Amino acid sequence: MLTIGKLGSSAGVKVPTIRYYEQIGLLPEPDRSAGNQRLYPRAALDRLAFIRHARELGFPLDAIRDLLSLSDKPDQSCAAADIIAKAQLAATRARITRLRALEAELERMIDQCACGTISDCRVIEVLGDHAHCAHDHHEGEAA
Amino acid sequence: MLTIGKLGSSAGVKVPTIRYYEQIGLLPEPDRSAGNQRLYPRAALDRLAFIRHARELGFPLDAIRDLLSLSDKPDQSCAAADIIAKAQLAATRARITRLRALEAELERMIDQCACGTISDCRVIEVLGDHAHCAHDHHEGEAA
DNA sequence: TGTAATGTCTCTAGCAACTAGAGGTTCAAG
DNA sequence: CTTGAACCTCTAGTTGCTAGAGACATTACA
Repeated sequence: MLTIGKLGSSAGVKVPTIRYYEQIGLLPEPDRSAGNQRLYPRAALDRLAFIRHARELGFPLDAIRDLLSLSDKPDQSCAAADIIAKAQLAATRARITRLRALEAELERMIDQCACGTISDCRVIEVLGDHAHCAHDHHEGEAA
Repeated sequence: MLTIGKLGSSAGVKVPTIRYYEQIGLLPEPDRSAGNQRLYPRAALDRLAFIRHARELGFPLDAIRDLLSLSDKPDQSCAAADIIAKAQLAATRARITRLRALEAELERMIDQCACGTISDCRVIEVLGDHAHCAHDHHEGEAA
């Protein structure tokens, strides 16, 4: 059995994050020691590693919840898992496309900055006037 | 003079967002009508458009706050604005790099999924075992 | 056996950047 | 003059955690 600290360091997840996952129902409530400390079986490590890995791949917790419930039913079709993964891929690609447009515009803006005074600054000017943009970049990916 | 609704639709910013910007000190408190409604001068439109545009380019509000205070001092050097923009460019590029690695891994994962049952599902399997990854993708950009 | 240093517990509050809703007032049109 | 849209303030929710307070548990070492 693992304490929460061991579990966290083994899985590469911080202790408060584990408690948070428990709180939102992503991890089951573990048994407790005589002194009320959480004690995890080995299997919890797999589940937590799964979550961590999926998070690193950008899956939102809701999607991970779905994937976990799928992985608990090994005999069902994995079509649902495929759909979730594909949605995540599409979202990732959309984000990349958008970020590349932003990158191009930032580059343009910075290249044009002669670094004189604010009043001639292209950075400030471009930001102030959307008409300077080469691309459209409406609706917000943002940060 | 513009009402908050006119201002919002002209700048492409939602009304509650404008109030939020005021609350956090990004927009000055405007005068009010006899009936306590906000009335904005034309200049507020420029300022709000500036904010919106910078947000679209992924600048965090703190950076925008700095840029706005710079743009209020037209005689100073624009080196500071340049630094902020360059930091934003670097952050954008880092995010792109990371997302491309994620994209590649998601593609690989999905390609390998034969869409049988969950127990043979590569999506689930890859998520469960970090050792399957082609790349490292530690520390979290995530979604 | 004592004690000191971790580790753990619960709880609350905070971060970005908004968004949504309740419950009420004011304004513009017909 | 009434209806309906737009406005007001306030609180709370979103996502995915992180930080801190104050108290208890466990472990290591002397």
